[in-house]
Amino acid sequence: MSTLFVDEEIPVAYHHGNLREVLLDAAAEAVEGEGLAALSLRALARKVGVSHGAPARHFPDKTALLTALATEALDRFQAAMREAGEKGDSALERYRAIGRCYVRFAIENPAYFHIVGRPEFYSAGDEAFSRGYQEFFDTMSEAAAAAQRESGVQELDPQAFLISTWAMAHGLATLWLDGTLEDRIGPVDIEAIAARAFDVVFASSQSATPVTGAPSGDS
Amino acid sequence: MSTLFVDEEIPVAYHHGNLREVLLDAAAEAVEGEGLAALSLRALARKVGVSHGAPARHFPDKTALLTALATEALDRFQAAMREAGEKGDSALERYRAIGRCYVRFAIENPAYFHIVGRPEFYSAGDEAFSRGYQEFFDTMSEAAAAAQRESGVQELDPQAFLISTWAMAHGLATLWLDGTLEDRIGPVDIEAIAARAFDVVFASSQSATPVTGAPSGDS
DNA sequence: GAATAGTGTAGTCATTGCCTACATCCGTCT
DNA sequence: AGACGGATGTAGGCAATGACTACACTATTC
Repeated sequence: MSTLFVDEEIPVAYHHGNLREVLLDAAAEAVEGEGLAALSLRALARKVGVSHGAPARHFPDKTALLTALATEALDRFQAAMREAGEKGDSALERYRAIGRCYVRFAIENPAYFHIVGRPEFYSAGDEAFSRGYQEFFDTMSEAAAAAQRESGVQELDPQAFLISTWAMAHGLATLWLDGTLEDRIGPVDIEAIAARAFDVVFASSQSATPVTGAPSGDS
Repeated sequence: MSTLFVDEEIPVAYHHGNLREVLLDAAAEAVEGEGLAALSLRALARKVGVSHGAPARHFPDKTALLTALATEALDRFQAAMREAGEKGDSALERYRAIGRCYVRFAIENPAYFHIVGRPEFYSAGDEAFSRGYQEFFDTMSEAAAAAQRESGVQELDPQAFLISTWAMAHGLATLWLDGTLEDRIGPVDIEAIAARAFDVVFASSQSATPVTGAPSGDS
């Protein structure tokens, strides 16, 4: 009411339009900047320019927002891995590409990697999240099985093969994002080390392809 | 004053005596129970039976308390690894024992492993903490170098060898404590898988000792 | 154009970390 | 012994937060 020469050209829409998505993006940004522990719903609302109660219309509580963020993270992570796993002449090569992608995605999207690894902040039992994690896991799992079927690595049963390679990629990304590696060892080409580490794991069945340069770019 | 038949046999000393240590223990317990994110100084004070301001006498703020907790965690972690690294006929065997110990310690002391891996909650630059981390790192690093010197693993330069084995142990512990492995794969003998995974990494220079049973107990 | 569900606002409450003023205890010096 | 002072614990206050509630504005549908 009262259209009396209000000088706001832009009427600042009462309804935001796509607050939900904007909140998720802002949350990812904030997590990357100030860290997951410092994330505040009210600060998020201020950042986006809505009242402190507005987020509640889209997420019943903070945990729900973070669950949605974790789900989104997983979807993108999985998409990146699946794409990486399409290139390569052999199943082993494709699995290796997925491993490198795992580390690279984590480094390039620290907020996404962060949230997924901190189930105390979200509901890991959430249905959409679980479904996403299952797809994520299947992508890795199938590639691992194909690699092993094609070329051996007889020392490990399939489960142990998958878990140990997964763990190595996960550990590399984690220690890198911690700052632990840089603090203790100094600057390190983490992707090169990852590539070489995978070679060693695979070397027990195949002759390790000696990595001379920095194979950090495979895309 | 007023010793008028107060029926408190235990006078509830005004001075607690060793509040600092009790707080750290209670914090570790709370982290293991409710998680690091849910830790509250006031709840901690209530649990221990002091006023909400008392912890401030020992830790200027929450971060300081968690830094102390992380430092304690690291000391114990390092002691466990050093002890594990004393047994074994060869340097390779001793390093393998350290790797198994890494995973075992994390599983048995989830709160300690948790806090160290979450530098957003404490001051990684703290002097005592840094010193502790350096010792922790040196313990691993020296054992890795000895193992490699003694028996090869030529495919990897020493840095990559250390980082990739460390990452595998770290990743196994992390994924296990996440609940990720159990959620996706079901019950798993994580220590057996760890032992076999380490064998594979070492297999490129040495013939892998085939692990038949569950080598989860090496102490 | 009125009903109705969806979305944003504004105010309240308990809890939290941190700060300050005060109380109590303990060791030390005389 | 007794006074003093530093160390340690208490009590109350403050701003910020997550969650809740009552209300306002908008869009859609009949």
